[in-house]
Amino acid sequence: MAQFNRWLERLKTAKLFAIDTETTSLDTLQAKIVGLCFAVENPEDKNSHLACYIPLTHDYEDAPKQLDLTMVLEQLTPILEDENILKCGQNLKYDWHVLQNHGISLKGMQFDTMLESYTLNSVATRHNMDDLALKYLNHRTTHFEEIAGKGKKQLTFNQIEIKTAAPYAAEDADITLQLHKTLWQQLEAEPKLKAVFTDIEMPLMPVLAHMERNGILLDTDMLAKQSEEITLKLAELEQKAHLIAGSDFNLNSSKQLQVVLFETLELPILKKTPKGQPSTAEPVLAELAEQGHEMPILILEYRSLAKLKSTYTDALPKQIDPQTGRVHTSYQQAVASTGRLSSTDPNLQNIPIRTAEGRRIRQAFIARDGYQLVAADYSQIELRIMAHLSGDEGLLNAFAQGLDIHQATAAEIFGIELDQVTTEQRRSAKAVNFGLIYGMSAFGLAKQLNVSRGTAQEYINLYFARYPGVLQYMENTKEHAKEAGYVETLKGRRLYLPDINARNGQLRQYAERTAINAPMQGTAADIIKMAMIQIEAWLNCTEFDIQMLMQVHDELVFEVAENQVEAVKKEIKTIMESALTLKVPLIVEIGQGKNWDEAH
DNA sequence: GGTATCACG
DNA sequence: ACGTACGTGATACCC
Repeated sequence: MAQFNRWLERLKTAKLFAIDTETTSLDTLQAKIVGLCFAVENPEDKNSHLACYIPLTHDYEDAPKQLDLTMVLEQLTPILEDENILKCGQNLKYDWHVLQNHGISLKGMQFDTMLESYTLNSVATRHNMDDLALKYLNHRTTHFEEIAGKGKKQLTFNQIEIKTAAPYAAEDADITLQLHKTLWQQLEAEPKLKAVFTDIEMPLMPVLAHMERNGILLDTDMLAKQSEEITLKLAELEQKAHLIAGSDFNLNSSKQLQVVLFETLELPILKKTPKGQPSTAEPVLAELAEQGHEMPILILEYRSLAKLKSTYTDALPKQIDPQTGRVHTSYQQAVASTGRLSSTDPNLQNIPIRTAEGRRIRQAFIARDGYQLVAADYSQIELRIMAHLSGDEGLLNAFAQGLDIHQATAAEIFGIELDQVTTEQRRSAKAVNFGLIYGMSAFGLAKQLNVSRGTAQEYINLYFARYPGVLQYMENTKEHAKEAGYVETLKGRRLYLPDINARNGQLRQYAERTAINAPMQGTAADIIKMAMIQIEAWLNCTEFDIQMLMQVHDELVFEVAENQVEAVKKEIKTIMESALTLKVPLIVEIGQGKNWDEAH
């Protein structure tokens, strides 16, 4: 107790302290505190740290009596909720959730070592503490598995003896503080990266935490019905396929399918997988189907239905939190090299939309009673960014006039008037526009459009002749990448390209395409992240009954009280469109409905 | 645990 | 001559 009081004083007066929560589980909404650890700079020696572990709810047999959790949290709450007492941590979003589970709103989250590492080098694959300690401090930490075991027999933290847990936990807090010092020094040497960290990544973290906690409601009856229907259709398709093959086989196994297609039925092998196996991927089966073979048609339909069932209609209901009745995704903020977010458990960023069957799954994402879903998405954001970054006059004009950009591109490429553009020409122009964003090759465009490579090259040449600024920009970007070894977004987010000068042509070309794509994809990520931060600030001071639920790269989804939808839409649109001022207008399309499909 | 496939922007 | 459009995550096999 005396020690705890001493630490209370230390934390109250510290300029900055590291915090780490030890918990019963890793589930953000269920995890409860087992112990708390803190680290501060040693006031008597700036080069060393003081770290402590406060065991609270270890409950193995013969565990010693520990300080009372409620009392400890009560004493700590004013410190944890004081935004002027700064905290650092490793993946603070997790600690925020854990404390939230105990009714505490952690504030003053100033530095997250995971995000510091990600901002410094987004290409590095892992930003977990053990790897960071090794990389930046040349220190090998004790891994959780070493004290808890692994696999089925792994202990949860409450089952670990305090004498083992304490040094492990204290090390974590100490290392976090050390890491922060090192990483922050590196960020301070790079003002633009420091701004990305301070102005975007750190303020975004609590926004994501709130969205995760909000979750979204699913219509489980609807999904169950869809599953049943799909099951029936799958059985029919399977029966037909077995009949044609003359034997029973597993339609889910690409290996067994290879045998049936290319040995039993002797269909031509059109493509091989990287491992040299005959490919049965979608484009191959589509081509075989076009040649008039029946089996590939069956397989394609079977696969698309099996995907919907296993990944969505069956899997999503299992992810519903029993306490809240909603699904709570986890947003990964330090994964995608371009600066985008990713979503896991479940991934809510790849819910079907492109087919009618798939859209039925979106219809099961619903608003609760008395509320509507509002979906707001940026229109053509990456092409607008390309117009801005390249400064190409033609492209800037097209956006300034509010033209349908694919139609305008078609008119330019084919040298005709806007109203003369056919559906087919617009489709080709759209593919060219997408290709530009991806660092297109004539081969890739040809494949996409199903035209000859020569024709594809012709489109590309025509495009660059009409939009010379874009060609210039692409050349400049590659040039810059080769000299600097990285490219950056409009906000200065950096993406390193170690292979940009590689002797291996394949690696180099891959890096060149990334050099083209990353500034556009990454700037779009910057923009929506800034919009999210501003929307959150507005939400925190508005009386409107609204929650932000999801982010899907260029789209935000909200749940809004029915009678406030119109007012709220106007505000969201304004904030999103003015998140960043470009040389072209940013346009947000916004809709509402009882479900996510309707809201589009 | 790697490979193939397919869902999204 | 070669391999070829950017970024993700989940699921099913199969070793």
